[in-house]
Amino acid sequence: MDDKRSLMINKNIGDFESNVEEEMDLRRGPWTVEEDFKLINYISTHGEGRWNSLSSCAGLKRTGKSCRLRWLNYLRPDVRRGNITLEEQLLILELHSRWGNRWSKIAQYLPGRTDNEIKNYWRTRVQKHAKQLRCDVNSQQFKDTMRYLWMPRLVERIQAASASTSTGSATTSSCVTTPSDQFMMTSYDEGLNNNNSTNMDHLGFMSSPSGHVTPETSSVVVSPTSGLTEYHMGSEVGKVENSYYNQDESLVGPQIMLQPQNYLDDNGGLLNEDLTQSYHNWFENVNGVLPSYSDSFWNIGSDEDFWLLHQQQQQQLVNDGSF
DNA sequence: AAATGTCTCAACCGCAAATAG
DNA sequence: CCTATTTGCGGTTGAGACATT
Repeated sequence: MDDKRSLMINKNIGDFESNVEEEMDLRRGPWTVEEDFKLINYISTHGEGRWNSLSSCAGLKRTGKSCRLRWLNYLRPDVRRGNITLEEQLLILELHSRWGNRWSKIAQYLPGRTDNEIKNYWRTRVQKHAKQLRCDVNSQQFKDTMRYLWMPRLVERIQAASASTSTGSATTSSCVTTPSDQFMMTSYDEGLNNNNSTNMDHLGFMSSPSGHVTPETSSVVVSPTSGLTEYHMGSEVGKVENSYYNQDESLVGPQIMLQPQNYLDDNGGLLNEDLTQSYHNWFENVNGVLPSYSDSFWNIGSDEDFWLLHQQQQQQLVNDGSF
């Protein structure tokens, strides 16, 4: 992905240079490295907001909307990249079942994830399963499938992962990034309040002491840090463990640790119970009527496999009166 | 190896709400 | 209040990567 991104950036360096005659017009399309620099440097000095004037003051030929989007979805320091973790998947499914396509609201409870990313996840992964089931993503059938099959299975996998980590294994289900995808992870507070710290992994640059970004000051340095870092985003939403390296020294992104205070009641307030535990308890209850799912559920070979499995589970649930 | 299909995700669009003047 | 501008949101698109035939 980052290769694709860098290719796109490189391609656009050429576009940028060859389109000097168009500089008076507003630019559209993928952002160039130069544009990213301008935006990052300007925001590091002046802060964000007033996007239209920011765009012109920063010397960008972009709409304010485009600048805002680029910053929020890509350049700001606390943007978290990499695979959506199991915990995050569970949270997305849970929150979507409460709020529907309220992506920005859902994103508030996934530190570092953008509404765009969650929306993309939903469309590419979740809706794909609905398509495989040949049912509407909003249908009761699909909602039941999520609730009775998908989410319990996620809990099962989360527990399996945590069990393996608690027995001394260094494996983790959280976003494991490749060296090319590495980035400087700062806490949300640091990222928000200290504009000298910028995430520009994809550029291969980091901040100079002045907070300005220059190619000359660039190098990617990731300091291993231990301990938990509190994340605050409107309301307290989670703790992130800065686990930077696997045993094989590949870079590891932060782990969201589900905490009891992280969960929400139907009004969006925080619950005082551990969601993972409650799902676990609930799963234990229904597990009597649910056969233990093999990974075939998660690695469906064909539409027919998925449908057959699904039909079998549904029939068993109906027979047992669970619906 | 080439053609075709599928997936991913950054960026755009239109609209509505919020804010400024 | 009213109007203009800005901000934020959700839906959609399309380029490039990847997989399959």
